[in-house]
Amino acid sequence: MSSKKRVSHGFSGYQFPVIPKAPRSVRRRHSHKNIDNDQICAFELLAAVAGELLQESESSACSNAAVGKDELSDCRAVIKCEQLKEEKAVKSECFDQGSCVESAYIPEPAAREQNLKYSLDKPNQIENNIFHMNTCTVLSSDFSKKDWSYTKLENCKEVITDGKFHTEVEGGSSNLEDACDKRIETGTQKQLGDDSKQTEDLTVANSCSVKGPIEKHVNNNSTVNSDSSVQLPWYRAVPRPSFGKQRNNVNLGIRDDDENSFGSYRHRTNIRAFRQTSHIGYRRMRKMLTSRHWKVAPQLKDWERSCSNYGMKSFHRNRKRVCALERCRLEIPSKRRKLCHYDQQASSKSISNSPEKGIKRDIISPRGAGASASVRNHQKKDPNVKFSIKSFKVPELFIEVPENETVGSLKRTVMETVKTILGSGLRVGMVVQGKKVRDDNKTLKQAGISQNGNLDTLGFTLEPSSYPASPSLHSKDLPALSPHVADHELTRRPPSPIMELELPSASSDHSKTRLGEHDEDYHELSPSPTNPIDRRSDVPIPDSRPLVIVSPLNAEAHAVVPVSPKISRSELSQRRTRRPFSVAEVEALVEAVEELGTGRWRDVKIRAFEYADHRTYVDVKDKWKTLVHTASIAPQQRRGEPVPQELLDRVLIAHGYWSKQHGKHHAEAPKIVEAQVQNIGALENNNNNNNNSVSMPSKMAGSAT
DNA sequence: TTTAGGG
DNA sequence: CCCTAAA
Repeated sequence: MSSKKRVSHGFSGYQFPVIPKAPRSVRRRHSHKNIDNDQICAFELLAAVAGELLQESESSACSNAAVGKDELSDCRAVIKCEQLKEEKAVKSECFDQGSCVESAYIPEPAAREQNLKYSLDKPNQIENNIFHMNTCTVLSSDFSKKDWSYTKLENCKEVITDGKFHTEVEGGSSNLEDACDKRIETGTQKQLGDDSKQTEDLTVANSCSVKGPIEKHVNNNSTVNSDSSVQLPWYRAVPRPSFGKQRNNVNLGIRDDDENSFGSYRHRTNIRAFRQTSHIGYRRMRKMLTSRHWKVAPQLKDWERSCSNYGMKSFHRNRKRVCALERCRLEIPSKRRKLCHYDQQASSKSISNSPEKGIKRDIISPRGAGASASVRNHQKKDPNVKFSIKSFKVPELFIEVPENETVGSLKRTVMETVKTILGSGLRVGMVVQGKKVRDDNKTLKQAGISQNGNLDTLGFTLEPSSYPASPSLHSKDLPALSPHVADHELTRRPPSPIMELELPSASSDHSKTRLGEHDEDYHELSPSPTNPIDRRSDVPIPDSRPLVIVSPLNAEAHAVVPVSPKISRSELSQRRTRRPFSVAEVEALVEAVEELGTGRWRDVKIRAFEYADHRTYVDVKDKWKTLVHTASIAPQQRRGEPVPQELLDRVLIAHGYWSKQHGKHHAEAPKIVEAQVQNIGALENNNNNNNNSVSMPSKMAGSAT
């Protein structure tokens, strides 16, 4: 432990701290904790999104069954209100292709309400949504926006729900076809009607939902139950809208097998699975990802990383937010905002309370979430605009699975897809009075957002992040409370800021194609992906740093959907996407190695790339290996992004030092260091060299690179 | 799981 | 980057 204390990120002189290796067990702790938590975040996020999707679909569908009753009640209220309000302003606007879905086919408010109630009473209905998935099992990736949007909802639900489920239950083995059949029998058939032929295509799903969402649901209610008796219990198990309770309750009813759960799982899954199993599930998922079961794995990783940016601290925050999400729409009640520590109770309460407007006036301090204080002040003099975001539209999902795939695999696929999208990066879109606000540099006022202004017409959307961004710089929280860019946010970077902006160049184009114009907006915002640092300032960063995950997304994330495990297996052998280390990363690496030595790659990784989950210690080690090599060859022979000679020099020095000394003795270290440093002294650190070389600790502190 | 190296 | 033997 003590060894860990050594702190100092840059130092001009070369100093070798003497760092006894801490027992592995000890060392380990520090890294994983954060990750786990973060992971949880991610999961929660997913859950949240799932919830949201659910809601969306429900609302859109007009009635679908409730998710969990609890959830529903909360969510519904919110949605209801939201829709009413938003419908006007934003509705026709269609935030983005995927996002607008809701408004597109949302029945009129009144009807909706009715439906909601109805659905609440009859949880069974849920089946429908699920069903679609089943029937439509197959993929769709290229519909018109419109179509897609419909489908999307369906997919999302499925994904989330089942995906979660998958996490917990693992391995459904029933065949999709079977499942589909079941559903059909149950009553979905109707909906399918003429379209049923198309079963293979997602489009079908679309048509179904579009044509008769309401009808469908209504009809199915009674029928649905038949196929899984299990479902009911489950719902009942979840009596009250408090999250805490839910959790417990949820556990009760979850014994179904995949087949049965298909429909009902949704709720359960989304409420419970994520939450409860998040830790466990996370690992599992991660593993899966790692093993490249999914094409999207890389993205996911990004996501993970982004999530972990702020470590524990943020975790709580995120978690709370997640709760909100889970409730369906990312709704962030004012109360929650005010409190840095939202507790579950609080969140649930607030949620249920805050359904009035799509956007409720709330607190938004320039600095975002953290500002309980500012909130208060605001009322007096601060020209802050307060509002809460009640919900977000979620980006669409593309699912592609072979017909013969098992239900379980489909579920997994969906899950992965959701995760991918979430993880790949979501960004916040903002709409004011039906117009997208693209200029992040505008003041709220300029954008027409003021306390007295159009808060009611202010909408936020979660959109796939198609442009590369530096995860480490972004807040991991989801919804951005504050629309404008907060440069302040930039200040809080993880300890070892290493930005990875890697993003397949093709991706941007790709995404553009896929996402359509909607991307344009953001291109404006994001300058050149080339320079991480510059970008930093350009990326819209939510002040509140709520749940937004803006991470490098390979457009592929959307386009590329997790394929069935089988397929992925074949791809298993596929290489990970190449992610050249940026200079910044190299620098971080060098720095870390200087301090930690070359025998502790795990620690080095953590130190230099803690938030870059796509960098493994093996990667780091390999990179060092190549760096050493690179440094030892003639500049002309070097390839790839040129690494500053200065860094290479440091590499050699550090390498030499650690390979000889092994970090055993302080005394020796100085010597070597000194000598070596002198060689490169010209580069920059001459002044410090002599002093530094000898005493590690003191130097470390003072040095700055 | 990490480390250490070869491929 | 991947793959693995060792630890």
